[in-house]
Amino acid sequence: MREFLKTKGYKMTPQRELVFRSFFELGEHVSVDELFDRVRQIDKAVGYSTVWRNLKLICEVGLAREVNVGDGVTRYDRVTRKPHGHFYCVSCKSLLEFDLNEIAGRLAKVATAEKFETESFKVEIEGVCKSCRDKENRKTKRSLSESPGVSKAKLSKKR
Amino acid sequence: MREFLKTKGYKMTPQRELVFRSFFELGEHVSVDELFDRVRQIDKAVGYSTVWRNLKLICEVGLAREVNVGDGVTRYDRVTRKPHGHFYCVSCKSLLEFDLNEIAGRLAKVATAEKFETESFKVEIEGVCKSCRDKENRKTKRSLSESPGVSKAKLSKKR
DNA sequence: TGACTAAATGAAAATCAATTTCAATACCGA
DNA sequence: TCGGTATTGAAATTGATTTTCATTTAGTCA
Ligand SMILES: [Mn+2]
Ligand SMILES: [Mn+2]
Ligand SMILES: [Zn+2]
Ligand SMILES: [Zn+2]
Repeated sequence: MREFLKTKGYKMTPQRELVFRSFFELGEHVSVDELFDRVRQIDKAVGYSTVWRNLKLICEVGLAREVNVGDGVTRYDRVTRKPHGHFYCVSCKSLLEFDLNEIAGRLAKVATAEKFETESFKVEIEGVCKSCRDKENRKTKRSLSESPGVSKAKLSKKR
Repeated sequence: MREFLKTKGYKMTPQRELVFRSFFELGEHVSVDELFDRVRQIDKAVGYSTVWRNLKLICEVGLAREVNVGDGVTRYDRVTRKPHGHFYCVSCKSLLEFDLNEIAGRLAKVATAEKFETESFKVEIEGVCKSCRDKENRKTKRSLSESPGVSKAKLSKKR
């Protein structure tokens, strides 16, 4: 790792090493805050900006990519895995991956047709995961006699 | 429109009408600021929050959807059109649409396979549009004698 | 036609993630 | 070891978004 970074013109530091290691330990879909927490468990002295900057660096050198599901928090995904899309459960906010091989092919075709030079795809399916749906069903069944109407949902809640 | 909103329990106001009308006039991929500017051209007294809230309302009642390409600005897209994906040019930040019919079918299949209840798809191709690529080529050709190396890119720039 | 009440408005403030600033510190090549 | 550059950490800033709150208004009903 040290060597890899050196070739790209970056120095190695204890903080950097810790951030990199923690990121790869955490695995999929890591947010800055999650990574920060993890790093802090090991070294209380590391600053938030250091974690942030090094996470950016991990992207910069091509080891991770940003994942933005539109819930206000950017997550970071290792690029080791082959191209994949994400199920995003709007209920529990979990991300589940699915393979993108055939679909990626079609998308590439669409892109060339439009003379668009593709850098990356982003495919997302928004909805409700099985576990959340089951939970919801059970709740509904339990309370079928109560509260007849649900009032207008308050506008937004994000972030 | 007035009637449509009434059935959903909302009142009509001059501001609301103006915001709605302006939104549909502007068409595709409208940001709050763009809409705000447009509205202000007609009525200087309308507040930003009013525009924002009504844009949210347009989504709430199902007439628009948020589009988040991860550049920090949320855009809003009418739902009149059939499902489509977006080319996002990272250079000029323009959005170009492409049809999603076949791909949507495949995605739906993937979703059912995973017992995931789909609410919507989000398909994006990031890259460089033809016009930007041409521009870039011309520039490169012109300056082939200059600056031999490009230094490390500054980390991030978004928003 | 009023009068009432919940909804809507506008200005300002609050949020909140993301990013930058800057002075102090630490790498690492010579 | 030394010196110049990169990195760090705390704090401040940014910029979009969202909320608050006092005031106004739309729509309802007598
Ligand atoms: Mn992933
Ligand atoms: Mn669109
Ligand atoms: Zn879920
Ligand atoms: Zn372009």
